[in-house]
Amino acid sequence: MVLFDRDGYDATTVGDIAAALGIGRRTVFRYFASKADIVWGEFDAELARLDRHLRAAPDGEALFDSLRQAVVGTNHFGAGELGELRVRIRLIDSVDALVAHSAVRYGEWRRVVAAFAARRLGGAPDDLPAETLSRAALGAATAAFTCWVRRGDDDLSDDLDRAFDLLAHGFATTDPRPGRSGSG
Amino acid sequence: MVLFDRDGYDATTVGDIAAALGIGRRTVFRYFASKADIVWGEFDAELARLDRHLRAAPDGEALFDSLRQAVVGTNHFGAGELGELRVRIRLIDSVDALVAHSAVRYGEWRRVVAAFAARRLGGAPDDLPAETLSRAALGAATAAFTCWVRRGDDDLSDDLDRAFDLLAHGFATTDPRPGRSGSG
DNA sequence: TCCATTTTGGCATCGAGTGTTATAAATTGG
DNA sequence: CCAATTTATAACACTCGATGCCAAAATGGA
Repeated sequence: MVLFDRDGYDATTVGDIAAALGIGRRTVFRYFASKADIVWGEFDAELARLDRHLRAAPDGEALFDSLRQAVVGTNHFGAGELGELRVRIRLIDSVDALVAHSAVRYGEWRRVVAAFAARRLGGAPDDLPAETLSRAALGAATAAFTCWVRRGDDDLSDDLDRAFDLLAHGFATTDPRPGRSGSG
Repeated sequence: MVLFDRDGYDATTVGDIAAALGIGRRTVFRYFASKADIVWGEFDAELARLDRHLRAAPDGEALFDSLRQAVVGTNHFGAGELGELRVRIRLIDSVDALVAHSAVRYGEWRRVVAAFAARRLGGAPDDLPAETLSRAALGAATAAFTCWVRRGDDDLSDDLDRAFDLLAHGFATTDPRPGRSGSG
């Protein structure tokens, strides 16, 4: 939304938006479940795409490779969408109300990933392995998005790949002092 | 809060709480910044403890070992506190309003961890490595808490350790088919 | 054109959160 | 022990997001 970007999210009331669109305030809440969801756009569709990617992944492929490819694959955006995406993400992780709401949306994302992990690992989606994997993957993805937005014009896929690499190799070896491997 | 547990978070208004405490509604908001913060208790103090742990970690210790020990170390609770803690965590990740608010609080947690990672890794706290590590660590910690609450009476430290192990070793090897290591 | 169905949006209400302000309580000073 | 000052309390009014209710407007047939 242009108004959010220009005047700030908190300063823009739902009434303002309704007025700008020439519709009733009440009608805004018919199209969007909440003020925050205006910023999130068609996240449901993206979730469905992620789910489709994960279900389509070849069974022989390693779990984490499938996941990374699904996440990177569902986040290819055309040049025309990038500007809007930047505004959205910047809002989502700078405005408190949106940071808060994001947890609910990201929870849906995690459920899709956890369900996939459970199918592959054999356990339940809410067992520790699937739960940890989905949450860590979410962390990697959001880290990539955040960093991408912060520094001007790099490649989003690149950041996603680098973040997922960190997860793939494990943090026991993430250390400036080479040679150590986590048995101190 | 006992009222939240008994009547539900949403069904309990701040007015109800004020009445139950025999104080004014406005006064509740002097003690707590928001309704959600009533559930979070003295999270600031826990953050400070985490920060102290991380700053006290020996410099020779591997980054991830320090982190795990700080997280596990700041989450040892006496038997008397466990019941209350369970209620809080169950509320925090089942009630939407609290899930939402948790993102803001967890953001503060992440900043502490990212600052530590940046000190060790040499980069900035908002560079991709520190950002990814802090978010993944948060994911592991919350996964452990969630699983611990879900299944009755296991050891929390145990769950934390298992979740951090998953992160430490990396997810490339997290696969039911042994022998694969993520190059497929 | 008339009727039925859906969409819209006005109105009222609830609850969280905040600024203002009067009052009660505690503290300080004489 | 009382007066003056400061601080904690809470009543009041208000904003804004969100929701229920219902009447008016648009849509779509027959």
